Amino acid sequence: MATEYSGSGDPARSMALLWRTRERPSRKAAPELSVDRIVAAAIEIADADGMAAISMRRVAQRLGVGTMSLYTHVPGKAELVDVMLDAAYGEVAVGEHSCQDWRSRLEWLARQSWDLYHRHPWMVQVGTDRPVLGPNAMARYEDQLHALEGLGLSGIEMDAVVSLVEGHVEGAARRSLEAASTQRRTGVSDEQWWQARAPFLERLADAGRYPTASRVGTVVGAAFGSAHAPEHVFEFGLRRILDGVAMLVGQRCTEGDPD
Amino acid sequence: MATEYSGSGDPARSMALLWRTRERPSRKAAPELSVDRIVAAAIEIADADGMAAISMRRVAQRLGVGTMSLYTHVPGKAELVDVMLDAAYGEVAVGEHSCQDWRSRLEWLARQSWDLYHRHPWMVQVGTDRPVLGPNAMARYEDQLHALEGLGLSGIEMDAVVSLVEGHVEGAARRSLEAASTQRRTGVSDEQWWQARAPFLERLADAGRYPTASRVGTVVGAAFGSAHAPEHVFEFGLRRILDGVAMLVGQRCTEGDPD
DNA sequence: CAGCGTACCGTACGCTGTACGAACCAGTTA
DNA sequence: TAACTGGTTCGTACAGCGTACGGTACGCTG
Repeated sequence: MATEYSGSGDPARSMALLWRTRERPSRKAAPELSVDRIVAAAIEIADADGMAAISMRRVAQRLGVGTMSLYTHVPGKAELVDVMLDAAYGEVAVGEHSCQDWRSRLEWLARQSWDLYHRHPWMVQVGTDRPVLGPNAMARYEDQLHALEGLGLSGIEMDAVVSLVEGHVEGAARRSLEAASTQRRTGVSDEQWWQARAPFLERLADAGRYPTASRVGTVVGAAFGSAHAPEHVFEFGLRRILDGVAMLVGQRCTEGDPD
Repeated sequence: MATEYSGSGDPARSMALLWRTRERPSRKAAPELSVDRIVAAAIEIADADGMAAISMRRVAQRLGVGTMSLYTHVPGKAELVDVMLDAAYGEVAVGEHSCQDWRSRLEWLARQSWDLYHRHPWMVQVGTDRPVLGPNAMARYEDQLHALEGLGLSGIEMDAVVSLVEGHVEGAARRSLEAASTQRRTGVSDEQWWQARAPFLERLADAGRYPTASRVGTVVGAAFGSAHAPEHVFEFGLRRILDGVAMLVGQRCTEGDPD
């Protein structure tokens, strides 16, 4: 029922945590708890039961450890979520796309994110207050920018394109995952859910208030029966976006070379 | 610290709430509480202090009423959030764009949403489990589809374009608002925040791990000083997307006329 | 051995959403 | 008039949350 925010708290502490630059590696030989173990446990819980299931008590329980022990290694829940995110970003391979054209590179990266979000649905449920700026998130950003180099785009344009594509992936993934998760959680299929609402909608649609929506809604609803529709919506949007970027790149190529 | 989900709970009850189709108009002449009064109070709180500040106790307090009285009119917090969203969507004017070309219409709608999200920043903090399907949300959807009619796009394509544009607006608005809100909340400007992290980043960038990112990051960071950068990112992405959609529309226009 | 810093954790506080049942009260029926 | 009905209001209570605080146990350094 509740998602977490990220990015509040002392910046230095937060960065030290993300980059694992703790001053001393501990006196004790083997401190049985560690940031990595905590994060791993939290991710397991989130993978299984969603972001709403993440609580300090629950994470501690899974580790067989007192709740407050977590606070020795992690300043608080918000920071834990930050590290969870960065750890997840660390799963995607980096620098594996250098030998193709920019469009294939961007597509590859977008599909990588799409897959990542589907592997860890909780990632699109966090409302970040700030970009996470951990090592893996930065490596990915670096990778994304790298895919756009040599096209004559300015730095600002490169950043804007990356965030445009990444934003699309996140949005499409969110819709895709929401449909799937609610279906699982409530045991109600998309079709059934829609049918349950249909009486209301039809009564109002008959009154002619939403002619286009009811026509399109019916078509889309029918198409959603065929399981993979969200993926098609993702691919469709990606194609449109890359077409638009291609137009910009074409423009820039015939110009001089800024920045 | 916590966002709410929406769309859980009995469908019929939920729809009845959104559409205000209560069976009996009450025995008592003037029941001092009502869904509208509750929603209005909740929106006031969310506008002022963000989604995290919304709690049943707080809403009740603002209305000078016992906490549990709310539950007479609203099944629970999730449903309240649904109605808040639909009420907010009701703020945007509908059907005011019919006399222009499709591109201007989509731009107008996108900017309308952009403004709406900036008027009610909490809207982009809700993780909806399902589309809200209230009267105002549907009217808006109808409006958006209507803007795309007569271009030869299929129903599925129209839906995909709408969700592509709307997804971009939401994502861009989220980034814009996050920057602004954290700035306000922590009293730390974007520049200052970046500077606080700079020592860490520079140490790592000097090691040459993120050459592109640090170059671009510097440029973007500098540009963010000029206040309205998020708006430019929004406009940039919108232009690219509409360029891409235009290519599709061009294709379809030279073809036959599918549904 | 003493001293100290760290890891661990039990308890407690103030917050959350909401289930339950009591109290009240207007209008309907006997 | 009296009893009943069904809707509104709300006090209390419970389970769960994040985490501040203080205490304990232990290994390393002096």
